[in-house]
Amino acid sequence: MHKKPTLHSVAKHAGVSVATASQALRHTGRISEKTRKAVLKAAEELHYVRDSRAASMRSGENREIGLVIHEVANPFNAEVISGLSDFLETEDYLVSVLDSQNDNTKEVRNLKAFIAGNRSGIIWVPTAQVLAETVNLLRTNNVPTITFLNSFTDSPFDHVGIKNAKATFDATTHIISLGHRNIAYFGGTGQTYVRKERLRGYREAMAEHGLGAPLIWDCADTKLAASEAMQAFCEAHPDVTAIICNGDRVALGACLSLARQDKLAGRDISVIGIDDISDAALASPPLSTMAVSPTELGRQLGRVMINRLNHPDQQQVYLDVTAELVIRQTTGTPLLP
Amino acid sequence: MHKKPTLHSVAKHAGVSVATASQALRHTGRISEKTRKAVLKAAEELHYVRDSRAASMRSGENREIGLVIHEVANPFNAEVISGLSDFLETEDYLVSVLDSQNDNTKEVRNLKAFIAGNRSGIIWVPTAQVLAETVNLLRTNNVPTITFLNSFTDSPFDHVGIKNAKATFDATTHIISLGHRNIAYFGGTGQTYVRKERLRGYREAMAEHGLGAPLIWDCADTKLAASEAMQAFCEAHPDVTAIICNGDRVALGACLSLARQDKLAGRDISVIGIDDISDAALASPPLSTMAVSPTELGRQLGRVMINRLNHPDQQQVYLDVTAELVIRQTTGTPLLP
DNA sequence: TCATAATGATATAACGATATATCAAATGTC
DNA sequence: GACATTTGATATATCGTTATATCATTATGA
Repeated sequence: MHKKPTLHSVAKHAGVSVATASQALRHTGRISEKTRKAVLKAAEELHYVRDSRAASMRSGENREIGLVIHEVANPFNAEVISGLSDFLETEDYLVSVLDSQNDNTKEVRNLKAFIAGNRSGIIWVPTAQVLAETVNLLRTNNVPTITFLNSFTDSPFDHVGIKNAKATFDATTHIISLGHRNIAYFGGTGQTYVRKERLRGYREAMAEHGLGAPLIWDCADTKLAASEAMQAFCEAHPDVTAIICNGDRVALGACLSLARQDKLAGRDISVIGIDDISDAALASPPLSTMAVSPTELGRQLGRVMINRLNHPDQQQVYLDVTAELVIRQTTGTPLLP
Repeated sequence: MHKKPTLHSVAKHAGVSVATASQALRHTGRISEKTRKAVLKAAEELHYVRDSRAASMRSGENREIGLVIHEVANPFNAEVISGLSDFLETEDYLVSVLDSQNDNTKEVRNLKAFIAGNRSGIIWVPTAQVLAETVNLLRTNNVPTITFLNSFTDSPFDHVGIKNAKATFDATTHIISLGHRNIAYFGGTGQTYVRKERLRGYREAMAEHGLGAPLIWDCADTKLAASEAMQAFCEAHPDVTAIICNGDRVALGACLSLARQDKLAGRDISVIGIDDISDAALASPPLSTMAVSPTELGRQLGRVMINRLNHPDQQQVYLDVTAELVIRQTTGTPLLP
């Protein structure tokens, strides 16, 4: 097995110098059509692929964006990735993804890997606790960074996310307008930036209508965990007639549990999610939710990144997308007692 | 804004030479504990992160594995990624993912990007048509490559996948043993390696029991597409009492459509999938399927890769994992006419 | 005591590309 | 025809590391 072709081998094969080969392959500089063709042919014949490490080291450009995400398995995230890479492809950037699997150690490791690989920019979904250390790491290494979904206090980075407080505020207001009074917030754990905001929106809507004593029930953000938690929740709070969920997966899990208890979401208990993942519309009954287009979100993310790369000194960007109320069949008027 | 720290700046800050700094950071060579500490401290203070491009170029090692996948949004794939990166992390390798989104052009572009970045190895889920050109590209560039799930005739690469023919054979046999005679294959399009194998298993089981004229109904491998196609299918073939599905997503989509027609999967029509994605057990009714643990599959993938990296000259590995029959509630005896 | 070995730090040459300067040959101008 | 300019190709330095050779020291042994 022989060695992988380099610019040197291509140049030799084409009978020109390395410098000429380099220029010919990049369609730049003053190379005659004849030798350019010869070099291209040689490169093709040898199956030459430019070593991007060497190229980017010398030129300082590498057109690669790194995405550090907490969970690729989340279908919403997966769709964001699609939108993002689609958009950035049109700008001739490549998106590579590292999955932190909700692990803080891996998260930092992944950020470091992208810094080490000298990505043009990093998109980062920070998990709960962000250390000042990590922020310094990114800043001193001078990588344009955008936080996505989550953020943290005094973040110096650009941000793209969802208007979380508004989403739950609108969701809660909708539920209240249907006549519900006993409304709980269901799902999520801990005090992440996103969840804090969502809880705030829920609380504010409740307060605005004089509905005190907000009720918050924790559970992990998966369908399975939610379906189990919902069982316990129903036993503990039989008087609650509607739940605002921390996301669609949780909402769908809750609906599942309701079905098992021979209750119908939308009649016995109203359920509303956030995200509008593709399963939301397909569920039975179809889930009411606060819709955000993940593909569109991905595109926005790309747009903000390109903008930052082209204008490094531009002031901090903070872009939050509005979630739209989508009424399907899991929200309805409360049953009379 | 100042420039990113390099080994040079670290060395200067610690008052040693670049060579010393390099050795100190790698805990190699003969460096006194005193200067080593000094270098480490300097590196920490400057938030130095080693440039992996330069390091890997010089040393020839980079401990990064690239995964080219057709669709990260597929939950099964997402779980495989988890298993894979978990395993490879223990071996101190990093897994970066590029999503081809079922697009052949992107697929080749992604492979090239990994070759360009000089990954230690590439794991590749080939889509339908694999060009000889692409194979040559990988071979001449000398990258250890493993195909995953899909493969192609005369592939020179290691492979990890599922015993597809056996899976559908077993599924079909199970359905037949329940008393079904009129059994269709539902879902998928085109002649990918995987689908061909699955169809083969189905056909063989049918033939073995003298049940001729196999019926195959195409549809895209998504829940939505399957639910729509199932509607049409039921109208066209009211006599079919069971379907072998091309995957769980298709199966769940089909069940959805049945529910809408007020039919019950497992009673009116039996449905069986392949994969056992996490939604399969949670669906109502819970889906019978041929289970493969995606996490375990990811681990196997990692194991084969490590093996190949450690033994470059070892002969080709071909590892197919067996899918296990999981009987839930969507398979049952056929209704008597 | 002097040669020999071990220790710790450094100088230097790569890795594979690109940017820049340079140079020879061909072309143009008066 | 002499000189300036354009054109096309090349030589060289460089990006940030690491591998290897080298070179001072200090320690060891007969």
